[in-house]
Amino acid sequence: MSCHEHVIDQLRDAGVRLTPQRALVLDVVYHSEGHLTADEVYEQVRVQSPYVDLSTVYRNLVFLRQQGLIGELRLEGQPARFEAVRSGMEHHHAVCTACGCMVEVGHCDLAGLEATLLSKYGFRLEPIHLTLSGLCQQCAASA
Amino acid sequence: MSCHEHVIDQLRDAGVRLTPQRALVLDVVYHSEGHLTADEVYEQVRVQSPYVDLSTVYRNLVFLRQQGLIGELRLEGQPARFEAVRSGMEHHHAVCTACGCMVEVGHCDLAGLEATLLSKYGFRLEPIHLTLSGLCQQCAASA
DNA sequence: ATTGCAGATGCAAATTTTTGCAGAAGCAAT
DNA sequence: ATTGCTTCTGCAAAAATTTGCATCTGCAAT
Ligand SMILES: [Mn+2]
Ligand SMILES: [Mn+2]
Ligand SMILES: [Zn+2]
Ligand SMILES: [Zn+2]
Repeated sequence: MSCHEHVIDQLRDAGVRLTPQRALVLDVVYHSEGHLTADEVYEQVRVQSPYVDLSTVYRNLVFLRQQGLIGELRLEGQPARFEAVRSGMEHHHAVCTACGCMVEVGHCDLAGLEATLLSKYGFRLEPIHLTLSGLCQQCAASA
Repeated sequence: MSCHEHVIDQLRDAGVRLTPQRALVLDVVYHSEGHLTADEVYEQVRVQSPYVDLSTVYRNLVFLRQQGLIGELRLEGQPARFEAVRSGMEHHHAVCTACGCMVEVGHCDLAGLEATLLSKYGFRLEPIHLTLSGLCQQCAASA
């Protein structure tokens, strides 16, 4: 629980309790490169703290997502996956429905949509992770 | 199973089998106004055909979503919901994280995003239902 | 009308995710 | 350091969703 102080500060500022379990879940997600399932997070957590329960991991993943600290990917036909939301690197994922490959899409690419939602519906889009579906360049070409 | 011939034609054109169970699931979703959970679809289906299994309903909901005939809403903290995709009325849902209210967002509002994805990443966005998160006008005002 | 077969179904079981609740623990105020 | 309030945790159970498999069926070709 040494790194990611800025993230932990963000939690404290939100008036939120920082339990060891919560810190561990955060730490596991932030120390991993990729996109972890709840179960993978759970296994990593248990290496350090074997009595943490899977439901606690789930609850904290939901919680941290609501706080905007982690993003959740919902890929077709597989369990949800989670990843760190690193300031300045916010992105969404566009998944090819043909080959399953994934393109990372900058949150800035949604600026236009954000503006449209605000002006047309008064709705303020939050930078919550989206999983988009479509065809990647190669699959579109070979079709 | 009398109406929605155009939808059924769309299935036939896709070279897909039209089983009574599939037709029923389609019918239930298309005859309902709103946004049904899998279980609600199941109950409606069973009124007409009591031996249809819940897993068949799930499989057909997934299937029909993949065919683009129904949309799936994933609202925070509740089971997935499904609705008809009516030609010319394609829309997404923007859900307020504060009050839970829902704004329907035309698919056309994503035209800009669609263009950006194509030019920047070569990715062809499919008109698959999205659930967006943010603040509605009232909640944003009172904050 | 019969046949063949890819794909769909029902059922049971597994997997994934959520929830209720009693006790535990963070943390702000003494 | 102690207290009190509130939120969080572990555990057990439920609910939601997916899967394996033997059998069945839509439907295209004969
Ligand atoms: Mn990513
Ligand atoms: Mn709708
Ligand atoms: Zn592809
Ligand atoms: Zn609202």
